[in-house]
Order: sequence, then C-alpha cells, then structure tokens
Amino acid sequence: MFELTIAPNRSARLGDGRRAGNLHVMARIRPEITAPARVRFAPSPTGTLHVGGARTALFNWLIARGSGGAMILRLEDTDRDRSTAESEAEILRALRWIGIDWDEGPFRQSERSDVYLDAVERLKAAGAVYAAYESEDELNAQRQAARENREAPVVRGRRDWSAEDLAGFEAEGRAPVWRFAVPLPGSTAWEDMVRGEVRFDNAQIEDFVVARSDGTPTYNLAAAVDDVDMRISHVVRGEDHISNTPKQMMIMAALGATAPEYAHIPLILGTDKKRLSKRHGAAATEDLERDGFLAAPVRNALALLGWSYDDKTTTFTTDELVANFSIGRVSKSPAVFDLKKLEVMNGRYLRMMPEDEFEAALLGFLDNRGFFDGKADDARDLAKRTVPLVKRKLSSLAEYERLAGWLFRPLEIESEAWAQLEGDVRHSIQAIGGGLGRLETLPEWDLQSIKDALQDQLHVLGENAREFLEPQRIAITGQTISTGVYESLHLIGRDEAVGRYRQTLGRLAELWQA
RNA sequence: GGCGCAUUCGUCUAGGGGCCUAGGACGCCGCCCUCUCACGGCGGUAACACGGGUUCAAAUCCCGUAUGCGCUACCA
Repeated sequence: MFELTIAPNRSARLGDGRRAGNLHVMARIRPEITAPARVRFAPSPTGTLHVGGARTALFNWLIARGSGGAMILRLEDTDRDRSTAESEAEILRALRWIGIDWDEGPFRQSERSDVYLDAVERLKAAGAVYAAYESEDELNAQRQAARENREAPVVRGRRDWSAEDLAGFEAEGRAPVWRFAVPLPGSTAWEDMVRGEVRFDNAQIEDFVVARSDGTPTYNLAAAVDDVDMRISHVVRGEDHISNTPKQMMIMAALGATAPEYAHIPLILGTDKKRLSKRHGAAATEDLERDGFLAAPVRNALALLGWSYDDKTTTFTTDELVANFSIGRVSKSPAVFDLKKLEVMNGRYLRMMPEDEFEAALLGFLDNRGFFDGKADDARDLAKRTVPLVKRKLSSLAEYERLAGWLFRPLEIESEAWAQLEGDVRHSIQAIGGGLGRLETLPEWDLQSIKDALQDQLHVLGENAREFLEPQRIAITGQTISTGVYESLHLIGRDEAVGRYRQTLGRLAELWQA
C-alpha cells in the first residue's frame, strides 16, 4: 500500500527555481516495505539494552513480522575489551522480556573473523585498501592541521612508501592498519527510507581503518560484510549511524555487493535533550521490568516514539502494531522519552486486563521482587485477596507496596499519618473510638455492614466522610494513602481490625493524658 | 572547526499549498464524582524557531540565520 500525494514543491529542486515549483506535479510515495524483509538488530554488548536500543529492535521486529520476513540478531563485539558476556546475556534477556524474538542468530562477530579476514583479502586484491603506517602522532597532527585550516579533519595515509621504508617498518616490527582508499573525487548517496536522499561528499570521509594492526576487523568492515553476508534487505538503525553508512556502502561496492535499503530512525533523547543514556533514570529496559512495567504497554509506548499511525490512535495491541507499522511514517526528528507517559500507558493496560491475568502479573512481579521473603506463609494468599482492591489504582505494579504494604506488617503509623492524628487528638480519639465501638459489636463482618455501621456513626457525629474516615484509615493502615477503608477493614477481619484500632487509640490516649 | 541531520503546544505527535482562527494524546489548571490516592466525566491553558523569497494563497516549497543533536578513534 502506498500513498499518492501531490507534492509540486519537491520538483523545484530539479529545475532552476522560479516557477518550477508550481508547474510541475510529482508523485510522492511514502516508502513502505511489503516484500518479506530480512532485518537485523545489531547491538554491541557493552552495556544494558536501553530504551533507544529496545525501540530500534522493536521497529526491526515489527518490519520482520509485518512483512513475513526474518529477524536476525547479531552481536557486534569486535571490540573485545569492552564487550562482555554479562552484557550480552542481559541484552538477550531484555529482548525476550519485551517480547522480541529472532529467527536467526544470535551471531557473534567475534566468532566470524574468518569471514572478515577473507573480505579484507578481497579488498586488498581489488586495490580498495592500502597499508598505512602513520603513527598516532602523525595522525593527530594531520587532523589538527586540517582543523586549524577549517578543513575536514580527515586522514589520508601515505601510499607511496619506498621499498626501503617498508623494509624499515618490517625491521621495527611495525604492522600496518589497512585503510579504505576513499574514491576521490566523488560522493556517496542513498535514498533513506525515513529521511529521503542523504548525500556525503567523499572528500569529507577519511580513509577509515578497515583492519587493525593486529588483523582484527573494525566495526564498519564487519557490519558491511555481515549485512551482505546475512542478506539483510533493510538496515534500520539509529541516526547516530548515518555517517557510517557511506563508508559501509563503499566497502560493499568494493566487494561487488549491492547495498541494502537504509532507514535511519531518530534518536531518543532524555529530558535534557541529550541522547538517552544510563544517566537518565530508567533508561535500561531491565529497570522498566524492575519498576513494575508490563511488556505490552512498553512495546506500545516504544512504538509511538518516532512513529505514529494517525492523528489520534494511541493504543495498539501487538498484532495491530505488526499489521500497521510502516517505516514511511517514522518521524525524522528526535523524541524525548517521557517516563510519565509510559506510566499512563502501563496503568491503562493494567486496568484493561482481566482480573486473573492481573493477579498472575502482580503475584509474579511480587515473587520476583522477593516481596514475600520473610513474610507470613499466608502472605501470598493475602496478596491474592487484595487484587480487586488495587487493580484500578495502580499505574505500575511497583506501586503495590505503597498502597497495600500495610497489610503485610504489624501496624506501624507513618510520621505523616501520625501528624494528622496528632493535629486534633480529641477529634481523632472520638472518631476512632466511635468507629471501634460500632465495629466491635457488628453482628456480621461483611462489606455492607461495615459500610453501614461507619456511615451511621459518621452521621451520629455529624461529620463529613472525609473528617471521619481519614482517622479510620490511619488507625488500621498507618498510612494516608491506601486501599479503600471499608474494603480494607473487611479484608483484614474483625480481630485484626479491632486490634489495630485499640493500638492506635492507646497511643492517642497517652498523648491526651500528657 | 568540518560534515550530517533535525526544528509544530512543557512532552509525543497530526499535517505534504487553500480542508488550519493548526487537530489528537499525555502533563498541567479548574469543575464534577468521591473515604485518601487513583479511576471516570466535563471544561480550560498551550505550538508552526527567526528572517527573506516563490505564490492569489505558506506550518507546508526555496534560500539564509539561529538553535539543538549526531558523527568527526586501530569504539560500536
């Protein structure tokens, strides 16, 4: 499916200006992937999977699933010093948590050196690369000089070493790096699926290193070779790679391969407008899990960062995302990641969930958190019974503790709550004592009776609900924010309720006498 | 410094010459509901970065400026 639009102004670029814009009519097509696409997610295992990476993975996955193609997972660990097994495991775990699977891989570049070595040999044979012997100082001097002359800070290695020089290097044991001989003059361009034509002047691109002096491949070589070797049809990656693209295209061209389609998606920023990183709280996917977010709303929210379906739809099931995602509708400008929106989305999903599913999610979360560790044997059952009391109130599972934590420990009045009672000791005693009197003698301990009794007492005292019920809440929960008062009383049972009332009353009485 | 990319309410966005006195969502503010916190309902606040063009008509096309971000490694 594509959209036909009249975009006369685009043609202005073709002509010499003036009226061209109004005379020409051109069809503009939003790029769309329809044939089965082979896409990849290629993180480097040097840290956690942050939100930006997760979104890149998600976009690729949506394309693979939506087109009936394949998702390939590749770990770009050519930097052996920074890559770690822990990071790799964490990234894989985070991908699985968020619901992204893959059809091929994970491939590790560290295990494919023969492929890259072979490619380097072919590049040598083709005369596309040359051995460079410049020292670090020389390189820095070159760049520095270019900078001072306000020129592109590019490195061009010397290629005309004499046999004598070469012999000298050999004698010194100096191994060369292999640099790509960037074709000059010239330019490298592609039609980016999100940004339109992107063009680089080759003069601005330095003779980048393709193989290090120890023979290992660099990122650009490995990525280009793999994208070809794995028959990737569409490279969808962050905008930070945009200047690597011409380099990788040059390598592919020198290897006689055809470049894939490219789509460079906008970066995700923190609230400081800087690219999202660990400094920004909850930037790691594992943090989201820990903070009580569900995978489905995270997917939904991530998909909406930089992509939109129309002017109003914000809730998508995963199937709907797969069916409707379109690379042509991805925005060109970076997006600030707003945790608040994720919370809202998460709360919406929580509320939409069937109760049994919600219960499973909540208990699973609490289990993982170790919430029940060291608590009474029946704590888990108790938590189950709170489900109807908290379901509509949570925006993330982690908020459970704030709302229902009081149930799992002996009465312990928070300072803020105590301050409230203390503010008017006489009234607090009256309200709590009145409540206690009613509840102690209640014939039936059911929700309706509790409600009726307290409301009746409230009328007797001539108070409004708020004045009267807040002390009850504090008396039993010790908190100012909690599950509903009637439901809470009903849940804990008469004995426990009465005990807590008496305890609170006792403390107040001491204060009154003093 | 060089190159690249971007720029619509605080945030995510719709928008592709007239449907735009710019629409939606989140936030925020107010009201209603209400036992707290929420949920829900109703209403409100708030944006086309700036300057030149082109055109009968510009958020939309062109040029310039500004700002932001990215890249500028034998990192990825």
